[in-house]
Amino acid sequence: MSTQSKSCLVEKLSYYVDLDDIAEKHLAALEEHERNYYRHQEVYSEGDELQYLHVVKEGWFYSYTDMPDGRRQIIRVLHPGDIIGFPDISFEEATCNVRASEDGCLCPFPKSKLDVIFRESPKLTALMFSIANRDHACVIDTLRAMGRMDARERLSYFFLDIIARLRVTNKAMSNTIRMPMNQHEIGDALGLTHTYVSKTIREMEDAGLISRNGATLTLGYEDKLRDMVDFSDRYATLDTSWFPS
Amino acid sequence: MSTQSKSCLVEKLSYYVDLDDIAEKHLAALEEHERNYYRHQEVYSEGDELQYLHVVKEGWFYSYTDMPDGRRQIIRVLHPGDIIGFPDISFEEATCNVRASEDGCLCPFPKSKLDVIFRESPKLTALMFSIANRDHACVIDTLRAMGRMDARERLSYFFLDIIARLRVTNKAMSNTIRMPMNQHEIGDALGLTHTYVSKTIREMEDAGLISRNGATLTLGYEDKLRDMVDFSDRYATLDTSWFPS
DNA sequence: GGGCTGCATCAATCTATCTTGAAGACGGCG
DNA sequence: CGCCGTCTTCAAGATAGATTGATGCAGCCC
Repeated sequence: MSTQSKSCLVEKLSYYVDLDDIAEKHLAALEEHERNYYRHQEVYSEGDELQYLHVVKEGWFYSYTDMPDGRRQIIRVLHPGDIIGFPDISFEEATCNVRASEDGCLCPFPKSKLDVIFRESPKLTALMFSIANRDHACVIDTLRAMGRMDARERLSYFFLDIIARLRVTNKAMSNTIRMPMNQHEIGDALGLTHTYVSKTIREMEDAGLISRNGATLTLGYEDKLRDMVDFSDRYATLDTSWFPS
Repeated sequence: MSTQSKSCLVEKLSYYVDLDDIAEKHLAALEEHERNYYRHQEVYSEGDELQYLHVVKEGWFYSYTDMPDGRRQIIRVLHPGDIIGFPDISFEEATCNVRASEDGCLCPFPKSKLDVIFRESPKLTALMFSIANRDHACVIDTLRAMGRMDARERLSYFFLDIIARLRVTNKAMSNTIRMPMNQHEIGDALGLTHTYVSKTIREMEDAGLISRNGATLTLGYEDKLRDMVDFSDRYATLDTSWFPS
């Protein structure tokens, strides 16, 4: 149980808004149960009857969809403190698969716990609403990348996005990240083949834009990369001005 | 004012759940004001300070983003009864542009009207939450199409999506739709060039998959097209089982 | 009627990315 | 230590889709 130290969820949300005791109590209820997953383990699959959302407690996960012929699209990488499943909430069945990118831990909670929040805490409701729609905006950014960017730009966007997300809970973070996804997975996230990911990353490294050290990746000129893809940080701030008090 | 006949918004939402008088009153408040737009007119632009959402009252609109070098990505086509702006709600500034695809009419309402709904109607809150996240799931479907489908599949997906949406308010609709977007816009929605859209549509027509008549488009073998892209209808049903009563 | 503009179409060329196959690098494990 | 699976890299050839520029058609305005 996660009572001794603050949970990642509370940490992440309190970055945006002050959480009172009642709100923290509601959030703690979302993390009552937990379950461990090992690298590449499936959490749930498209078409599964699904009445749960999940809070990521530890490790990286990702959501993805498959096409009948085996093509795969990774939709979103999920980090500790993220909530998994908002886009699925409108349906009885899961619309995508979720898998552990590395060993990790999730806290499942039923949709009906949101109902309690909706009835008892308008402020937390507004926050949940904002987080879900912020994630929506991030998927739109990915869509833009996939539709109109070439391979180098997509990779830059991908790395910038991840680093911006990790900074929410670790403001002091440098421009070096641990990268627990292989090139096949990165390709599936960006609509590229793993061979082309390999080639492009190598070229970016040769150009001095990034450097690697094992599973660790460092962005060389973050400003230059940001300009290249016209990057907007969707994580640094949230408009809470209209929230109920 | 839209008091004599039911508004598109109410019509669309009551497709999913019974709306009581209080809910209808809240929804009517979202459509108090209205403004007309002509074809290709900009509603708002990326970076604009934006405290409003909009209900589409009449006509097709679309949201899109531009890259500095002129590349453009259309994110989503919006029809009467749709709510524009959920993905922007978390930010003070608009994250995308919105434009009229043809002459039409919008009803702007401030974010703070959601706040009222959050405080007074948990049921309508859950519905808004579901609609916003349903739209999120639809953008994910588009992402899948852009990442892993070829041109013909993307076009099939695009047409199937539109027809499924229109069926929510018009169940009797055949497989013929009016298509008020030109091929350049369709290309921007699907990450293709307008010349390639033209070529591919022509080939699909020659193959008997679709047929055209002016600005009207008919899907030949809807089942075949659905199989080709593994299509899921996100509009026909919504899971309301967990809603507060 | 004549000219303009927007739109769809066609064709020739070009290129980014895919496909396939094979070879290193690396770590884990018997 | 040596084997084996996973991951990355390299190379050669194939192709889907981009690019550019020209043509035709329709509606619209003068």
